[in-house]
Amino acid sequence: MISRSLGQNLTNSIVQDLGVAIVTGTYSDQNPFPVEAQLCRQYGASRTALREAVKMLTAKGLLGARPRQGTWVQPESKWNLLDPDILGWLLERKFSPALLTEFTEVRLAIEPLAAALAATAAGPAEKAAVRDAIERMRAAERGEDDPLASDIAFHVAVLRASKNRFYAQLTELTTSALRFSIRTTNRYKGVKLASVADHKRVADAIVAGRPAAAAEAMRRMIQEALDLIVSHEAGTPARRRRSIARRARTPAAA
Amino acid sequence: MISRSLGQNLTNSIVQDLGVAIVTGTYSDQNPFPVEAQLCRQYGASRTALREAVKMLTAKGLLGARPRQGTWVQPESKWNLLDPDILGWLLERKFSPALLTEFTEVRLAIEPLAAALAATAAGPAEKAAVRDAIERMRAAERGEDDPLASDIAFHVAVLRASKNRFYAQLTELTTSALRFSIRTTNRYKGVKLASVADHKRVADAIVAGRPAAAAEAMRRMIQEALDLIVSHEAGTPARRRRSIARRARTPAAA
DNA sequence: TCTCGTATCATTAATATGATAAAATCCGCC
DNA sequence: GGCGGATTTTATCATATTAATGATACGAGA
Repeated sequence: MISRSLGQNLTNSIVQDLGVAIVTGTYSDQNPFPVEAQLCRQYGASRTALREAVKMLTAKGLLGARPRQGTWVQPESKWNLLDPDILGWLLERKFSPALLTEFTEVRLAIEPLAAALAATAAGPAEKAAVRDAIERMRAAERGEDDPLASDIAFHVAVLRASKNRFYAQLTELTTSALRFSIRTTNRYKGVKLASVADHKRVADAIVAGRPAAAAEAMRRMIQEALDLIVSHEAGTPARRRRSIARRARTPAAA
Repeated sequence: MISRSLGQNLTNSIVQDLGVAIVTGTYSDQNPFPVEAQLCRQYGASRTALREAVKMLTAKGLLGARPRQGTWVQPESKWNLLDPDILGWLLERKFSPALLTEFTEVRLAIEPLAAALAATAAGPAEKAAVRDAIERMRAAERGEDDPLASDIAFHVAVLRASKNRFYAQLTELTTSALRFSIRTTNRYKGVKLASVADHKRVADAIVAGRPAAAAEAMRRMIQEALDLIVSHEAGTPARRRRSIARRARTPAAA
């Protein structure tokens, strides 16, 4: 049985539950993915509901199935990491500095260019949204709004303003990542909250239609966040390569 | 009925068929998505098979369903554009210069950084893969290998060499896009095939461990491809903004 | 006796069918 | 105009049949 209040319907609840179990590494050679009938018993659900859940996870690349062979967890390389559900499950249920680092590298690639595109492509409405987000951040500084929510609103506004549909897809992912990233970095000592001044520099450049300035300001902000994450990956094997990766960006913009 | 030989099993065939129909805009207010029973008749399939197909499309964000309300096509903003299936359906079945442009903008953001990361993070095996791809491109120049396949192999090798799992996810997407992009650009007059020299510059920088050079060389290549696409978007409303977008990148690297 | 191919069988997902439940809208009644 | 049942449609359940696939046993030939 499963607490069905979570998502909404039974199938979705099973999807959530199995999805989390899979990405957190519950199943392996020692503990192979159960066969259909077994899962039905486990969840107290009918085969219909269960199979539909399995199909949804299959569509996201997490599972595979064949007669006589049963259902199995696909190798991680086949997972749709950019699926909002999967990334959410990973970030929320299986903390890994490496994953956060890698996703931030995605943001480091995308968001500066998004800011540049926004500076040329954004209409009045989109620019207003960016400005509004800055206002919210200011309000948050005065304790009149939520700092996290306003920070997220800013990045989402920029991504949307880029008018690139793929970038816009990252809003949900970025929301997850930011929400989680902040929660993590807040545990680090000496971390100040997002600086309104830094964000405003991006916003001003976008509104003024200065793509290069917008890109560079955004790049610096995210690079800073990435450095912060990397600097706390202490002891992780990946550390050295990350700090080199950082250096790699600098000359291209110098 | 549906020709089942396509994918493999009935459910997958229905997924493909419905998926293509949806992304190509078959359904609208005038032609709403049919109800379950109707689709069953249409495909001559059981409700089980059909419902599982619908669930898979729901998992990709294409469909939504509720009792008494039926099944409907979600607004495009909810589609998982980064799902390999969906992007494939879009690029192959619904050509749109705008979409190709937007995806190339994603590549323009990601691949240079991927090249930079590869220059510092790639191991011997990954570097060898990059070199091998260059060799294949050379062979293709002599007519001894497939130009398209070797070009794809190069970009895939770099993405993998970056050791960033999200970048690696783009391999399948890039494969689709390249395969399609080439097919398209080959129709343009005066288009030369991918230059081995340009690609080799990237490869050399990666092998030599020079991230900035790798990034810059890659950026130029993709920018060139983007320019090519944009320059042939003649008459499209998006044209002006794209050419500005191109300009936007230049100062950041100047 | 060994080897190879073939037939049989067992397991498991795939598909089909029909019935019941729950949700949401619509319609008519008060 | 609000309330309650009727209706439509998906959601879930239960059971049966089919198909795919791997394992095993069998048998023919060398």
